[in-house]
Amino acid sequence: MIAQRGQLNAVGATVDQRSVPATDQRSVPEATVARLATYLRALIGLGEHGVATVSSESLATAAGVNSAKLRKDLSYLGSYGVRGVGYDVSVLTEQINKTLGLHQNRAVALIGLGHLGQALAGYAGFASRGFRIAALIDAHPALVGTRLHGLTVQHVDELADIVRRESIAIAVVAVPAAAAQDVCDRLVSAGVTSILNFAPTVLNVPSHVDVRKVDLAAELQILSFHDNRKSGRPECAGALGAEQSLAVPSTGKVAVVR
Amino acid sequence: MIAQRGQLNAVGATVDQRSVPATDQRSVPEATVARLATYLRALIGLGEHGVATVSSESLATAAGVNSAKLRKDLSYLGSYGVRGVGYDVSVLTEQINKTLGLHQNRAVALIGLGHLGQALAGYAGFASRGFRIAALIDAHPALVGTRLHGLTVQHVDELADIVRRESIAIAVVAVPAAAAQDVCDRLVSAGVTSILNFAPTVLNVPSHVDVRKVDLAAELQILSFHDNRKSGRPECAGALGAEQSLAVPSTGKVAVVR
DNA sequence: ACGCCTTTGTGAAGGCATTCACAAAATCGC
DNA sequence: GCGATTTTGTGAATGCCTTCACAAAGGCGT
Repeated sequence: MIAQRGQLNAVGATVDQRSVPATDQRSVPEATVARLATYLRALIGLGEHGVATVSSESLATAAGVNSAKLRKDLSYLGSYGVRGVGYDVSVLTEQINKTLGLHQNRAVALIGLGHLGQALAGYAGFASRGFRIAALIDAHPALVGTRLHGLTVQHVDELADIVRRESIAIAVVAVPAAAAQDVCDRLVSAGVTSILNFAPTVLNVPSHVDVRKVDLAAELQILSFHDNRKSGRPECAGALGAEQSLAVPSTGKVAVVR
Repeated sequence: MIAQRGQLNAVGATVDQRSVPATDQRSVPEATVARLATYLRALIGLGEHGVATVSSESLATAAGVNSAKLRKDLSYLGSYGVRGVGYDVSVLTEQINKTLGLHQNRAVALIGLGHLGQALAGYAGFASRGFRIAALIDAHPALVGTRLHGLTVQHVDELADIVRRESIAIAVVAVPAAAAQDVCDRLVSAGVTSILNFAPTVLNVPSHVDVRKVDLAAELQILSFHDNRKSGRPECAGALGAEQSLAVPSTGKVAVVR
C-alpha cells in the first residue's frame, strides 16, 4: 500500500531517474524512521562543514549507531551509496528529507502556552528542521490576544477554523493533562492527523490519527530505573524494606557491562 | 506505538548473586521499563479516584496498551495480582515505584536555562513524580545568581561541587547543541551516571553512563513521515480537504495535487 | 463444599529489529 | 587492463518483543 509519491518538489526536478522503488515508504520499518531524523541531523552538520562524501562508518559514528544498522536503514530508501566511496552528503540529505516529507515547511499548531508551550513556541529547532509554527492557541483569556514570537495567541474555540485556514496536519499539545483529551478531540475533528503530546496522559484517537508522546517525567523514571540498578544493592532503604535487608554485599559486586 | 527507544548504552546484564526473586530488576526488558512509567501514572490516577482494585484489562485500557502486554510486563516484577480479581492498586503502585527506584525523591540537576530550561525548571510534573530539581546551572553571566522557581542559578564551573554536595546522579541537559558535549563531559567526570539530553546532538559517554535523548524536532519529523504517507493514500475518508490525491491504481502510484 | 465464573501468569508462536558476514561494485595505482 | 582495496547492500542468523491462547488460581453463590 501507499505507493511512491510523485513529488512536485520545487528545487530542481530531481525526480527519480531511477525506475526502482525510490523512496518506497511502504516498507520503511518504524525503528528506521525514528533514526532517519538523527541521520538527517548528522548529514546537515557534515554538509555545513563542507563534507561532500561520507562512509557508512563515519556517518554511523556521527549518529551514534553502528554502521550495519545505518546501511540497512538507508537501504530501505533505495540505493544511494557508491561502493568503495560512500554516500554523497547532499544527495542523501535530500533523499531523507523527501522520505520524511520535509520538502516543504510543514505548518504546525501549538496548543497550550504555559511554561512549556511558550518555550516550544520559541524553539528555533523547529523552524530549522522543517516546521513552521503557524498558530498559537490557548484557552486562558489573559493569554489570548497577546503576541508571542511573532504570532498572536488565539482562542481554542477558533481551533477548527485555524486548522482549516492554515492547512494544518500536525499539532503539538502542551496543555495540562486534564484538558488534553478535550483539545485532542477538537483537533481530530478539525482534521489534524498527527499529534505530538506533551501532556502526561493517554490520548484516545481514531486509528487514522497518529500520536507521539513526550513524557518528561517518564524519561527520568526510566533513567532512575537503570540508575537504581547500577548503584547496586541499596534499594528500598525505608518504607517497605523487609525482604531486602539480606542483600549480599560481601563481593561488593557492581553492575558489570560488556 | 512508535515508542521511543533508548540510545546505545545497552546497560548489560548484571552479575548474579541472586536469591531474591522479588523485584528482580535484572531481567526487566527495556521495553517494559519504558511502559512501567505509564502504568504508574495510570495507577496513581485510579488511586486518586478511590479505585482499590483493577483488572489487567482496565488498567491496560487506561495505559493505552493491550492487556496481554500489560500482564506480561507486570509479571517481570513478580506476581502481584489475584486471579479472578485483579491487582490491588496501592500494592502495584508501590511495587512499580520500588522497581523504578522512586522510593525517595531523586535529586536532579538542570543545566541550561534558556527557554526550554526555564520551562523545565518550573515543570510541576517532575516534583509530583519522584524528582526534585536540586540545582539550576548555566554559563551565562546574566543568569548566574538570579533566582528561578526557588533556586539560585549557579555557574557551570561549580558543577562538580554541586553534583557531589547534592549527591546528584541524574542530570537534565538543556543547553545549545554546541555546548552539550562539553557539559556532558563535565557531568560525567563529576560522577553523574544518567543524563536526559534535550540538545539535538549525540552525546558520547562511557559505558557506565546512561543517556536518553528527547529530540523535539525529530518527533515532529517522525510524525511528518507518517503524515506524508497517509496523505498519499485516501484510506479513511479524511474530510479535511486541503489536498486532493489522484490515485493511479494500475501502477499503484499516487500523485498529489495541491 | 462444590461448581461456576473471572482473571491472572506464562509457555509457545510469530513478527520485528539488529547484527553478522560476505559477495558485488566501484575506484585507484600501476 | 587488472588486481588490490575499499565500502556498499543484503541474505541469513540471532535475539527481543508482542501476541495468542489456555491452564491454573482464586473468589462467590448456593
